[in-house]
Amino acid sequence: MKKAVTLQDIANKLNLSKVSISKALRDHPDISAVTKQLVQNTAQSMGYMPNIIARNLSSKKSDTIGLVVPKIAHHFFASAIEAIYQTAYKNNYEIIMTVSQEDAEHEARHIQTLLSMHVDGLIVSVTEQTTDKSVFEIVRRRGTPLVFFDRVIENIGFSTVTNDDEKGTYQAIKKIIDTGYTKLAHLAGYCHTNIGYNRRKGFESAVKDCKLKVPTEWIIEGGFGEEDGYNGFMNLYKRKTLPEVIFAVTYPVALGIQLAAQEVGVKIPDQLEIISFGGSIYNRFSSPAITYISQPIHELGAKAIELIIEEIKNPDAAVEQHVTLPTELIFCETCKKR
Amino acid sequence: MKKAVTLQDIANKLNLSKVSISKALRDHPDISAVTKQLVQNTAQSMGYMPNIIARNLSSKKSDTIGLVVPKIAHHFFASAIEAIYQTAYKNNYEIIMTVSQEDAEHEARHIQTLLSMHVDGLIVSVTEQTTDKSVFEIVRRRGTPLVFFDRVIENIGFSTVTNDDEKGTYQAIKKIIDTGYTKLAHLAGYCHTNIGYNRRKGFESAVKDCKLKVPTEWIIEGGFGEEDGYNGFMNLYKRKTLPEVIFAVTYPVALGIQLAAQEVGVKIPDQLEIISFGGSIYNRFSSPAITYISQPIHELGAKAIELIIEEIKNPDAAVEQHVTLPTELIFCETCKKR
DNA sequence: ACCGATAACTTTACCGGTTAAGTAAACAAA
DNA sequence: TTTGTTTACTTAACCGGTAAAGTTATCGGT
Repeated sequence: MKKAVTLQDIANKLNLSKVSISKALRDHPDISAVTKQLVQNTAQSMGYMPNIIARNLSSKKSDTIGLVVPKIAHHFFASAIEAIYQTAYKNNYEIIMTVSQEDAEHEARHIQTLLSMHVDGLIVSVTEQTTDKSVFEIVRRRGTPLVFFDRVIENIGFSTVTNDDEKGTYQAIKKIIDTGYTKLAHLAGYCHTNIGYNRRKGFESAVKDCKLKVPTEWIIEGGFGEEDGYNGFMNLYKRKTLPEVIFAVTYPVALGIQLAAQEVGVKIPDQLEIISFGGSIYNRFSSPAITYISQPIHELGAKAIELIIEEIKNPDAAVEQHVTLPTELIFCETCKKR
Repeated sequence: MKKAVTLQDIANKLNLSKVSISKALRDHPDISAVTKQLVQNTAQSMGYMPNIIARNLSSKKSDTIGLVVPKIAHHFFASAIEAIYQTAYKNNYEIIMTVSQEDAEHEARHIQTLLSMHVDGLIVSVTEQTTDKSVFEIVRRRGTPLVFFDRVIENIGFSTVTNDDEKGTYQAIKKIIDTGYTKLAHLAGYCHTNIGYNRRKGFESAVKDCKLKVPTEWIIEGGFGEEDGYNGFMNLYKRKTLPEVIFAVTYPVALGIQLAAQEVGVKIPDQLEIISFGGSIYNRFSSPAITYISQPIHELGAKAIELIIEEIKNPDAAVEQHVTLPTELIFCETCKKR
């Protein structure tokens, strides 16, 4: 690693003080137009690049936002992350992303690292097993703004950006029931998480408001992944009577159901219908394409960044905000009664 | 942002110098066991967190690797990024990822920013339009190690990690021809990029070695996305005679073909077969599932990190390395003659 | 002709660490 | 008893910037 050109190097060359160089480059009014021009030219020609590390240290801000997500290689997160990066870029913020891999300890460690790196703010989507809130206490004491996004922890005083999971589910399920289905099941993910809890709640209220009954063994908890969908279906299948429709808490869960159904020879959508919360760009190539509740992923990501920037710029005035974005039911090849 | 606990704070409390604190926390032999214990305990209880920014500035290393990718929300990159993060985490490196969005100017800017942040090394997968090599010259002068990954620039003295695009394609196409197909076309992406060039080359040599002829208008350049597949197919379609098989340079291109074919009523796999370089986790849900050349995505990512770490730790001894990883042909529902 | 303001710099101090170069006391060897 | 080593710290210097507080020379006003 060769030594880089510093302010001092430029100063020496021009017989100025390094502070003048610094000011000239930042277009500070103290410096005359001629000098500014001179400095900027020589800086350019000497290949000067500011040392951001040093700048951050002395200015006590980093123009950097820490991002913590549970995983990347899934449509929802990949898209959300992309939106976050795009919006951050537009606002001249750098993102330092870390991946917790659904491991609460990793998550805690990552958050501490990001604090140590003095990020200006944090955006976090928690793991499916996060229960210990102490890291967030540290964040609070530090005074670093934090916004939860999609997977949130409620009631600990941080802003949140989520889908309107409950209402979105409620309306979708209601519509499904209105088209004539009466026997519904739900693979519900983990209900100790906000997304699991709220989607289930929406499902249950819709069912109840439509005067239907869902046997308790038709609401199955589990995870949010494909294997959980697979296991969940098998669990239902061995009970002999199948529901008409299964509502999957996530798209991967829906795929797992599809896989399992195929394996045991249950025809979708003829013998069983699926509806899922969340889709995928590949869904239209899937056979059958699954009817799903579409999430405003891009807006979720963008909103999270906007909120955090707001809180960074206005650290005191900032009040806890809870943004929920509306979802939309997209009819595809499943739920063909429509 | 409250002021954080610093070494000096601990020093004051214990009537020691801040250097002693620093040493104690780093387990430096200068400090007695008793003092170390004392310091570590008080640091803990005061909630001390090292200021990584300050540490990086003085120690002139950051344990951080800069990553530049063209996009995230695509199966290949999402998976590769995940692998990179995992491997980095295992090796105690932090990743700062930036997304160029297939824009060469963004890419250049990102690389400069990362240099300014004094990352210890860079991993880059270039955009499909990168032609200006001057940023990489800057990287070179800076002496920062860099490894290209998947999308590379050859012959400018940096290490690369890629699929064995040419050989992988060659072998796959040969196998396809051996099963009895004779009329092949190729949607080739951009051949000024290494992946486009090498895949096309593999395709052409296989065809030639099998004594087949491919009309020049059946090798179509374009991009690597779904819309390019769509357009490419339409281009072929309007010529009246269709090939038996189209080899798509990427999976999204294959999907685009599928979409277009569906639109004009060409049945896949009955009237037309598709084979693609690269697949997707969703492929098996697709109908038909596309026969594809599977890439060792995880290994690619992991290898890139390993290489860069090697070069970081051994800045002088480091020789340019070119790692290519083998691919594998996976037969699915297309290419049913098999 | 004198005073205060302004323009254009410079000097000093600081951010929070690390590294290198002291220093005093204790202990061992000659 | 003197000298040489260790042990366990401390002081000084530095990393490359930024912010605050000087310092001159010039200029307009009275």
